[in-house]
Amino acid sequence: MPELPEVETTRRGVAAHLVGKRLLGAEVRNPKLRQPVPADLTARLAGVRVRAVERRAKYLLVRWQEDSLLLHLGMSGSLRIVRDREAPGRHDHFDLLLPRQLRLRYRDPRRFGLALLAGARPELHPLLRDLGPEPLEPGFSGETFVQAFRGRRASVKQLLLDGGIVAGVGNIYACEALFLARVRPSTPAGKLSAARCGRLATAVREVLQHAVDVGGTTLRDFVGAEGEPGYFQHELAVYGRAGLPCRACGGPIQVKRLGQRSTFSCGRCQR
DNA sequence: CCGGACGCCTGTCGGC
DNA sequence: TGCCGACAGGCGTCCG
Repeated sequence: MPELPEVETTRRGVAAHLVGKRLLGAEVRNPKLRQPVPADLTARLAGVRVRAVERRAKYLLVRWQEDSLLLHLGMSGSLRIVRDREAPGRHDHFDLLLPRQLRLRYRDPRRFGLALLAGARPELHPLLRDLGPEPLEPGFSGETFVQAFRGRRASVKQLLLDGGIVAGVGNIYACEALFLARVRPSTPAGKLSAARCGRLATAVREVLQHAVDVGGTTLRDFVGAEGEPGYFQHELAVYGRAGLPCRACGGPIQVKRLGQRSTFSCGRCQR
């Protein structure tokens, strides 16, 4: 579910309620996520003052002086600010307790997500250590792709999904960026010219920035921290549009499997 | 090192 | 109506 724009939308909504506040603890109802939620989560969180809520790739980091909480939303996760009295649903696995009878509620039906304590320097955590550059930060450019794609025979689509090359791009935005850049998803990455790498980097940045600006993509269940849906689904050019006319040339949008993921593209616009 | 397949888990949808 | 398979926004692991 959540890719960079959805996680960033969540981060902004969550940060407004957490930064500078003291946490009162946690209530864990089901610790079974990708890895078990730490059994001592309440003890570790109680009384700490949150300094920042950051995002790295699709991870969220709640940071305080001595430690940090690393959160991932998996395929189906969301975080919402709710009132104490609001009853949790079947898939609301834990809450962080906030002042003023508020809670940060973690929901994840498929439980592919994650909540781990990651220390005072979470950037050194194994899950974060080897990530590629943030596409919306300086330090990411066509040169990133030129170097990462060199000698690689895998498709450019598959490498776009590799967080070690560029952070935060998932299936939706990989398809959309390739369309914007007019690059065929199945092209072996190593065969892309520097010019096309440049176009692709620009497209990645543009599509992600635009999606952040409109609150992400809501296909079925994504909502931001205040429960609001995103709007980027109305602007998808190819993702989920198999058989529909390309918005640029009118030709049919195709869907193929590439690395076990559905890949949408326009056979005429993308070469 | 690289690329491909698989599994984790629940929900939904389409076809029969 | 019910059943069954395919598929879904991610990602770590295993194998050749």
